Amino acid sequence: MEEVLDLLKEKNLKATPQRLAILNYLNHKTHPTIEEIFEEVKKSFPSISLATIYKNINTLKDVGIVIELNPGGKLKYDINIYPHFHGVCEKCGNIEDFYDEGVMKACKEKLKKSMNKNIKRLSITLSMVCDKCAKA
Amino acid sequence: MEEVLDLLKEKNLKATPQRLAILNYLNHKTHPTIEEIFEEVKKSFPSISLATIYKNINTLKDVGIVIELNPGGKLKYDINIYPHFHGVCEKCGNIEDFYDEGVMKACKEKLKKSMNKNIKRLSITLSMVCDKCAKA
DNA sequence: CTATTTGCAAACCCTTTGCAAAAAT
DNA sequence: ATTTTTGCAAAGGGTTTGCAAATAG
Repeated sequence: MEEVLDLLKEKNLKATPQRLAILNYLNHKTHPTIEEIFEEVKKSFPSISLATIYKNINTLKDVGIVIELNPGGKLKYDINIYPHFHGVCEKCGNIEDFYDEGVMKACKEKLKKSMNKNIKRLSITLSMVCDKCAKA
Repeated sequence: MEEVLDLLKEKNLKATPQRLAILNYLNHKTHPTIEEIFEEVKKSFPSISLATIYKNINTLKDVGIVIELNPGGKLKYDINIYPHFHGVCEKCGNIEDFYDEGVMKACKEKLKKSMNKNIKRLSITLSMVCDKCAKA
């Protein structure tokens, strides 16, 4: 949690309990929707408002701490710390993270050469069939 | 335009003039928003309704002819025919297409090996600074 | 002490829906 | 002849905004 405080300070954002609760939830549950974040954080902050969730997600998005995923259907949110790519199951819609720094780096290199420009952030999303749905 | 008719027939979609106008616009102007499609197609079909644009984009999305892009801000739409990746300018927000079948294939292979699953569709988006903004 | 953040309620989109008429195959 | 699509208007839902009070630094 120490890192989070530093990260917020670095971006000049105040470490309010509500904000920390949102970040903490994002660290445990991957890719929740706004509604899911709201429902969860409300357990520890019964008085929290939906508007506060929106405002926080937007500011965290603006500074790059959080990224927005559009898998079709509702938008989902993800803490943007380690380089990874996303697999969206075309049956159930769930998103799975794949961490592979080597592959991400290799793709980045190839893309960079192809387009002849610097790449600031790289987002790779693919559709697949997840293991659970493959069995069914 | 012949190809489009075949494509629609293949997906069991009727070739209405409104639908063709939308597809035609998507072939000329890349990555318009819903509103832009509406304003443009209205020029040739003054009586067209926003609901018709939405319904068409949704059905075209469902069958895979059109893809949805979420560059931050409003959603944008793109005809999904040739394998390409998207660069979003972090200054002006414009989206640029990069066609490179070789690079797309190479990335797909690497990702596939890394995750050990079949990839149905692959979407690569990156943020960059476009040439226009780089000069300014 | 100052700047940011919260929470409430209202406003404000954007998007979808139902339905009857029109059009496509 | 059958099925899809259109266009309208209304409903719906998600997201943002303004503002005063509370809180963080």
